[in-house]
Amino acid sequence: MGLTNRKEKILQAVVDGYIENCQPVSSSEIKEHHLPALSSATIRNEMAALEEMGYLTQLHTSSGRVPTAEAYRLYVEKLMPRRKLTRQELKIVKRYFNKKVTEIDDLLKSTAKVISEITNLTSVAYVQNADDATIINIRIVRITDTTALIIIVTNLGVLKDTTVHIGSGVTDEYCDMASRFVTDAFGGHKISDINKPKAIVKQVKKEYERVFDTIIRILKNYSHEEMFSDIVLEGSAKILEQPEYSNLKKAKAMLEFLDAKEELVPVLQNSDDMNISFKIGKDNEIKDGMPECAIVTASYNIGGVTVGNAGVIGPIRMDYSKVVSILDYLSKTVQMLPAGESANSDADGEAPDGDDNSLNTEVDSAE
Amino acid sequence: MGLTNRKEKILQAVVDGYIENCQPVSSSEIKEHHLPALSSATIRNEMAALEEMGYLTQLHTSSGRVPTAEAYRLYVEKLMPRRKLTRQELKIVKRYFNKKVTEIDDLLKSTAKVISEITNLTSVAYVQNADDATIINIRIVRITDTTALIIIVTNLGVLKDTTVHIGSGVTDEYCDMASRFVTDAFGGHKISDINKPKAIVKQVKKEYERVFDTIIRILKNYSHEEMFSDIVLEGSAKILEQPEYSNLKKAKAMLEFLDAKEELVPVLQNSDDMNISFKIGKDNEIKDGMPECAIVTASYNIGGVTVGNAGVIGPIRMDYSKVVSILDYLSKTVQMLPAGESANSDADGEAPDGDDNSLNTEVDSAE
DNA sequence: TTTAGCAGTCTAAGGTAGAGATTGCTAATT
DNA sequence: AATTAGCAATCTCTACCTTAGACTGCTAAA
Repeated sequence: MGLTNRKEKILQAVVDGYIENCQPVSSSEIKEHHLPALSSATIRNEMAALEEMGYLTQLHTSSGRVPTAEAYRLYVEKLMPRRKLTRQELKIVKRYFNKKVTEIDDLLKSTAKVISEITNLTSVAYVQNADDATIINIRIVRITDTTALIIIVTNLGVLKDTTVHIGSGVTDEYCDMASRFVTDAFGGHKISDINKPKAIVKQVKKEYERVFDTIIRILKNYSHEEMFSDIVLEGSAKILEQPEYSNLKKAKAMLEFLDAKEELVPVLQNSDDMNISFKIGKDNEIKDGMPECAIVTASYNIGGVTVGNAGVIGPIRMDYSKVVSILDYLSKTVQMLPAGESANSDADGEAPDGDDNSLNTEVDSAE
Repeated sequence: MGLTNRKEKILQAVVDGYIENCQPVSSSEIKEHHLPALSSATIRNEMAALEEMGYLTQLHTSSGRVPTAEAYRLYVEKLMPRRKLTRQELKIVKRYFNKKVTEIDDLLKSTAKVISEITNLTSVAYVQNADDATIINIRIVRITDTTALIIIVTNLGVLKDTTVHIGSGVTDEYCDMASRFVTDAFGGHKISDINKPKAIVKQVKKEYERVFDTIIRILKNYSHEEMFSDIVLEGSAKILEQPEYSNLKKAKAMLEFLDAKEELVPVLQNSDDMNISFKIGKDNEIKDGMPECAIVTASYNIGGVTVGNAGVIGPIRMDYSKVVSILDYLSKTVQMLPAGESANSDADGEAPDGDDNSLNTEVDSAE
């Protein structure tokens, strides 16, 4: 039993109205603001039917109607008006992105900030775990008498490096040779391959056994832990602006949920290949006791590779239209940023003289 | 005009009582719980005098008394009971610190977590800026055809490394030579020396000019920006547990203040060489519109060098005694951690087999 | 100097009444 | 058959009032 066109219109009116005011929507309100051609009584009848169908509820017998989570799902899928960014919103985006942002971390941080500022919601961004990165190069660099740095270069950039203790007998030459050996062994493999036994089988020369084991351990760390590390939250205080969290208890539950950043990962993951994913209400009941909310995320690609996700967390009643427009726009903006190389860090994000960090002008000065 | 002993006792009783219940303290309460030898009328008279002196106030004529910020200042300085950690608290500390934490960042993160968990307050930790670090070694490592990593080793550890674009003509050998050259030029200097012109004057061979400039620029970045980057907040939701922020408006103001992490830096800085610093109420009105609160911080040293600060942010009415005891204890705990080397990162924080990342057992296996 | 006793002041909680909003139903209308 | 007007019923929200309870400050006695 499908929705008639008129029911859809009324449903959309209720959702729009509720999103705007966070007040139960009455039949007369709809008549005045959306459908003046109908009488309030007709609208009332239709609303009763929509309630029957599970799209609306009332808080008490003499209150207006409120959309259910089901209604929102239908709304984002079919009913929601598509809008473009306003000039002001574009201005905000520009303000954040005309600085050079070349490190993925910074990029996602900026993205989160923009999203939060424009939507007035709490935003969240996270860097995809490195599992899918392909190892290009591994370098072992002697640092002090007893320590060395392990640098792992992947197609997505340089991983956060790791200091290891080494015995005092190790020379620079040994490090160089070992570097070549492990690059040879691991190069071309994905980090996740580490967990597939025998994906990487090469003869390990005895003298490099320890290096080999060390690298394995480090890579395992990346594929396990690293995924939890880089979550950026922006504007968590904004959750309090939403009337649904004006109740202190609910506000606290929500903030605690946000505090435990690690637990956010599963809900942020974009299940499908969809560009934008909606998780509304019970869609994301990963943790029980998790406060009721909606999460809208987009995945971000650079040079064809997904580098991370970003989106918003807020009450089920949120301005989905606005959220989608900004997420969409940013996703495209990010995609157009210089690809590949930009995954590497370039701390000179705000070089006062506008020059790039260059050891040699041959390539860069042309820019 | 000094405080009589009896006045001090009464003041302490008021502060203790108020810290415990966040309720105005009445004369009869003090009589019952603290000073049964006196009559409530006497206590009333003394309290009136303490109010006259600026240590107490009442919310309305028929309420009990509440301590002023001045009273808290006196309290932490003179009146506060010193206590030790309970067995349970020690257990919590142990739980966080028996994992190996060797990177400064992780160390402060753990510290913040412990503090927040034990005090039930929002805690904050930040890594001292690297200005005072002395450069030991600089390494330039070619990574891809056009990028290199600059690794700067200081006595406090390896700085977050920086990727730079290089021209394609640069060889590994050139990098090695350049590394040696810049290490020679900058080694032994503090990072802050960069800003003192001519502190570092060596003949710069023409072929290394660009490298030299690049390093300078990177170091300048560290001394400017880095200080803002590493602020860790833990348990910001806990602020809502405090009755003084049960008012939504106040809660929001506080959370917004915490959200803008950068602005926290000035209030966190430990002005004196005091181990523990108290900023109570107006002591820390750096930003106007900043919500009323108290900040207690301790500075943490490793091997004689201050690596960062950590402490709590909460209502003026907080359990200073508990806070001080935990900050004090942690400060000592941290100090006893393996010095110097421990500043370096060792990602293997949870190695299941308990083994260390080692390239060579000569040194480490003895541990 | 301390204390008992008491009037005065203020808050917090509970209860009531009335205004206002919105619905569902019924009967009339298109 | 679908729509609409009209109206009683339901429920919330606010304002107001009252009362109980908690302290204090003051006065006069110990």
